[in-house]
Amino acid sequence: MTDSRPVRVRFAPSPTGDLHIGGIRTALFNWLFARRYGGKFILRIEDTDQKRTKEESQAGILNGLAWAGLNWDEGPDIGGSYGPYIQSERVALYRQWVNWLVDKDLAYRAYETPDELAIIAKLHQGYDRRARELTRDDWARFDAEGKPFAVRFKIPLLGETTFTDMVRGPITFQNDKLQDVVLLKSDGFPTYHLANIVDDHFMEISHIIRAEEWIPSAPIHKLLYEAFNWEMPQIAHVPVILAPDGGKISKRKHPEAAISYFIKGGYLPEAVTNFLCNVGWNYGVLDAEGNEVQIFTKEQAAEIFDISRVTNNGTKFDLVKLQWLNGEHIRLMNPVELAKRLRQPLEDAGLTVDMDLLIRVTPLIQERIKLLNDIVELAGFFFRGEIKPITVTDLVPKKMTAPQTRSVLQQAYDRLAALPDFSHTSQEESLRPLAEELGLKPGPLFTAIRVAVTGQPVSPPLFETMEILGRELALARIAHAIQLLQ
RNA sequence: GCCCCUAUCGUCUAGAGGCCCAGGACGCGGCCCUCUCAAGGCCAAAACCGGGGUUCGAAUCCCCGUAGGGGCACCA
Repeated sequence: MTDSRPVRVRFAPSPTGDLHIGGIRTALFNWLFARRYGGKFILRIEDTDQKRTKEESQAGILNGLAWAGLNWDEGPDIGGSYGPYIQSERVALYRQWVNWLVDKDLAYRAYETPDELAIIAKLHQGYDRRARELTRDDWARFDAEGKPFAVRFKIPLLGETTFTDMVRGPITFQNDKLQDVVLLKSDGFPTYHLANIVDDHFMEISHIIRAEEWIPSAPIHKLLYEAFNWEMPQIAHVPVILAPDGGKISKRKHPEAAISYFIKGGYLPEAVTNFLCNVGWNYGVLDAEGNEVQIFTKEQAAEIFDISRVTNNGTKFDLVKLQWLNGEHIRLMNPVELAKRLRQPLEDAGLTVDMDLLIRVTPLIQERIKLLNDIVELAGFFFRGEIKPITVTDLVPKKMTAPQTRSVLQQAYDRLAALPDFSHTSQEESLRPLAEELGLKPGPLFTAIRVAVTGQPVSPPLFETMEILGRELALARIAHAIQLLQ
C-alpha cells in the first residue's frame, strides 16, 4: 500500500465557507491513513481564489477539525518544516515554477479576456487552444500594449493518460478530451491545478486522498508531474456524500451539510467520526458472535484502516443512524464526563447550571437521550426554578376523574411527608403499596405525581427525580396540584 | 452535448467464482421487560438493476443496455 517514501498526507480545504461534512470525512480518511502508517497529517489552506476567500472561514475550518479530534502535525497555526501552509503566502514559488514550464515550452501565455473566453467556450467545448499559436514576439507586443495574460498548460494533443487510483484501479483519459487548463491567473495567483502540484511536491506529500469530484482533473495533474519530472504521489478518490434524497448534499438545502450543524446540534464528535468511518468504508471487525462491530473509536479504526477497501460508490447520508450512534456513544461515556458536555446545551437554552446538580441528574438521562441537546426537554426542569404551568387535563390520568386524582395525590403526599428519609427506595416502598391499596395500577398513580412534580408527562424515573429535587420542593408541587384539582 | 465513476434490503454495508435460496447494522413491525420515556432482550419483513455471454458453477469476471452520481471556470 505504501511505497518507500515516508507517509505524508494532507487535507487542503479552501476557506470559502463552513467546513462541509464531506470535507470532514475526507479529512478523517487522511487522518486515519496517516495514523495507520505512522505518517504525518498536514493541514494546508488553499486560498488562491481572492474573490471567494472569506477571512473568518479559516478559523471555522480549524475549529471544526479540532472539534472532530482530527489533530494535524503541520499546519498554518502550528507551523512545520515545510511551511508556509497557506497558499497565498507561497505565490513566489508558484510563479517560479510556472515560469520554468513556460521556459521549457510546456506552458504558454494566453491573452483572451473573460468575454472572449465565454464566446469561445460556447463555440467549442471549452478553450480552443488558440493562444498556443502565439509567438514570443506576439507576447512582447501584447505586453507592450499592457494586456494581461494567464498561463495555460500545454496538454499533449495525442495519446492517453492513465493513473492508478488506490480505490478504483487504473483510470484512463484520452488526452484530446483534456483542457489546456489555466495554471496562473491574470491576477498573478495560481489555480488549484498549479498550486496543488507544487505544494504536494515540495511538502513531500506521499499520498493524496480526496473526494471523487477530482477524478477528472487527475490526468491533468499526472501530466503536470511528468512535465516537472516530479514523482507523483499515490492517489485515491473517495466517494462523495449524497443527501438523503439522492442529490449532492448542499449547505443550502441540507443544514446537516455543514459541520456547525453537528456542533450546535448536540452531537458527539466521537459519534460523528464513528459514523463517517462507516460511510464509504467498513470497519470490518467482528464481535464474539460474529457480528460486525458498529461502535468504535477513530483510534481503533486507524489500527486497521485500509484505503483500498473504501467503497467506490456514492453514499447517502443517514442522519437517523448517526443519531442512534450518538445515543450509543452517550451511553458509553463516563457520567461525569458526560455531565461536562451537557452543560453547554443547557446554558444555550438559557438555564443556569449547577454542576453538582447536573452530575446527579446525568445518570438518570444518560440512556434516555440521543443528542446532548435532548437534556433540555427531558430534564430542563431541574434547572428552572419552577415547572411549566399545568392544567387539570394534564394532571388527571386516563380513566380517572379529577376528584379521584386529588384524593390519590393527597394520600401520596401524606405518605411522602411521613417518610423517615426521602431516598428513592423509600419512596417506592411506600408508594407501590399505596397503589395496590387504592386498587390502582402503579402507572396512573405515578403519572399523576410525575406531572405534578415535573410538569411533564415524560420525565426521568420519578423517585430518583423527586429524591434529587428534595422533599420540600416535591411536596410543594404536589400540594399545588391538589389545589388545582379543587 | 462530451468525458469519467458507480450499481446487493428504504439507508450504511459484508460478500475478492462454489462456504450465499446472500450476513450485519440503522430504520420499520411485533413480543418481552417496565412508573412515563428511553435503554435492553427476542422475533419478523426486507436486496444481488435488466439482458446477453465466460464457466461444471456468477452477487462476484466480460459486453451491451438502463439508472444514479461526478466533471467539463482566469472556483477549488
